[in-house]
Amino acid sequence: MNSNQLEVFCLIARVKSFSKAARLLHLSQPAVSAQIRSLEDHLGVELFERQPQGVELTAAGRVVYRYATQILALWDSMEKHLDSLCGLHNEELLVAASSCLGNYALPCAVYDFGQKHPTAKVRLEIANRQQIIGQLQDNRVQVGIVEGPLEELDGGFKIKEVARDTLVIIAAPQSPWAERQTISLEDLRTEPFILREKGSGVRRAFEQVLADHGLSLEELNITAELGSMDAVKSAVQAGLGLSLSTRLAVKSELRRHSLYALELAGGSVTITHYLVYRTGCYQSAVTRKFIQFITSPGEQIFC
Amino acid sequence: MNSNQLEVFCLIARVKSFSKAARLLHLSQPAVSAQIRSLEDHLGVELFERQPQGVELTAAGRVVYRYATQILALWDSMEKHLDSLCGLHNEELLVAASSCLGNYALPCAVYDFGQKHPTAKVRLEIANRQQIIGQLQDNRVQVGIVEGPLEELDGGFKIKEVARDTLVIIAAPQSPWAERQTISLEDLRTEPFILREKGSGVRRAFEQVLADHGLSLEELNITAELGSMDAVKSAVQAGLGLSLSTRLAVKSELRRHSLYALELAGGSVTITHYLVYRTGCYQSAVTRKFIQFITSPGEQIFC
DNA sequence: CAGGGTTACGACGAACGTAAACATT
DNA sequence: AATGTTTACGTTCGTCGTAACCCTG
Repeated sequence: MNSNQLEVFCLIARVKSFSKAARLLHLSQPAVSAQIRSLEDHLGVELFERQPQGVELTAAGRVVYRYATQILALWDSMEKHLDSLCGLHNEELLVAASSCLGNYALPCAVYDFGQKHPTAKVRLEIANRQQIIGQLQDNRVQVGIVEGPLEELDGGFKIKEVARDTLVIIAAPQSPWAERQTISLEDLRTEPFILREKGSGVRRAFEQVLADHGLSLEELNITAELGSMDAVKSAVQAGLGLSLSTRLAVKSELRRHSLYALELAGGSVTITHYLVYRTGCYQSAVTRKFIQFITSPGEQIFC
Repeated sequence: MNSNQLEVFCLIARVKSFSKAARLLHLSQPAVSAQIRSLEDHLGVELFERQPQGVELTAAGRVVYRYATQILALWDSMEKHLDSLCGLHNEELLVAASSCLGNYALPCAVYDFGQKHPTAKVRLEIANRQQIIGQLQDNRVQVGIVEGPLEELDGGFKIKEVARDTLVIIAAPQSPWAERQTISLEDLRTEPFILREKGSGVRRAFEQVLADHGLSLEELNITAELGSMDAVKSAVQAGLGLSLSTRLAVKSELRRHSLYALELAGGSVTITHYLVYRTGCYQSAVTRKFIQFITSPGEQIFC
């Protein structure tokens, strides 16, 4: 019934493991199990022999695999055909994203989109929150992805939530803070602190948190203001001080243990990312496709 | 993403109407609209030009139609292939159903099942509630469909709800009662009344209702006891009296206005139909397929 | 104990039917 | 009025992630 199930099935058939497929699909193991169980129920046959060290296709599974690849190929080919029909080529789409998502999560999504629609041209620009809002208002980009909330945008724009992230304080591995789980605003006041430039969404969210506790940036021990997230990361890794980020933007560093993340003691602070685009006026086919792609619940924009 | 949507789409493309397709699929119009909207969203194109007197395929729609037929054909062929693999042929399935569903709803489902699995042999027997329970216990049928509740069955049987229906009093079109919506038990006591034979599930449910109000069948003005629902219908249409049925069993007569249905004044009485089959022991492939077919939420057993 | 799989449960989104609205003949 | 489609809303079912559990090297 469902082509998603076929895709999951085919991937498992190739890698011979539910959990490997789950990682590749950015899904949990139980979700993958459920998909296969559902497919097996629909077809009325067992597809895999579950073995301790992995899974193996049954005879029925091999039959389904042959058909599934054909069906999926047809589906793909249909979408390609529709793209050419809609004139998806020769239209350029400009996406402006803030650095948190734009540098670390979106490139993957843009890559996936490019794979799906090879004739489409998408350009991704990284800018800070203020700049993106300006570009949207001036109609210089078709789609923006920024941190909320977005009161400053008047009508004529559609705003959709695409991701939630938490604000974290990042520290070098050799920092004494690396052992800790949380840090209080009080402790932050005395620590050497590195900031992003004004206009950054993370900085803005942090100022909001400070204000909620009757504090301001001036009361911190700011040792540097840097223009990009990468510069901030390097500075923190060099032991120049603590800084501020979203968990997503340092995901790979956390895995490599080249940075450590601390939650704020007062409770974790959520940053919501929104997709913003102009409504009412003409939207190119590429624009519509991209918006649909990013907001479709199945798609994972975080790789 | 979803092959159901493709089927709905293909049917609409052929009959050129959402509502006609909805009737053929036993779905509501809005449900069909929603399916197409969802498919259009997924593909990012309009599939139909909505016109006042119906709908017409767009250019994109014609492309999708060509692919959809191929995809659905592949899917069908895959299921056929799996059937032959499982040895679905040469196995016979005996289903025993009570007359309410067995005569008026299930034949359609059995027909659909036969279309889907041409090599499977299904035989449908109509019997009353008591007989079916006996046949299940003696293992003379694999699947039973009877009215609940089912306290008399011991363990070793799986019981699944398949349909809910309401008890109605049926009257001839020329009867004065045909104008009314409801009838009270008090009024029923004096009216000439026709009954099904003992052992019928409808009769049993009705006796339960009477008992709840401190009444019994003896206090009614019973003019005949007939052995089949069709005999009862004819007698009622001939004006011999009122009788008892489930709404489903007289669905087509209600549409043709050859019978009228009254609810009981005390509140409508629900009759739940259950699918029953033996667990633990061996189940043939046909049996499993049929159970899965009947209980799959998408399938409509009422035509 | 680690790796691979399932089950249990709560949350969110999809799909349905009913009812009402709107548009066209 | 009658037909055909959409919108709105409440219910039900499917899918996801988290957490816990079972089994094997």
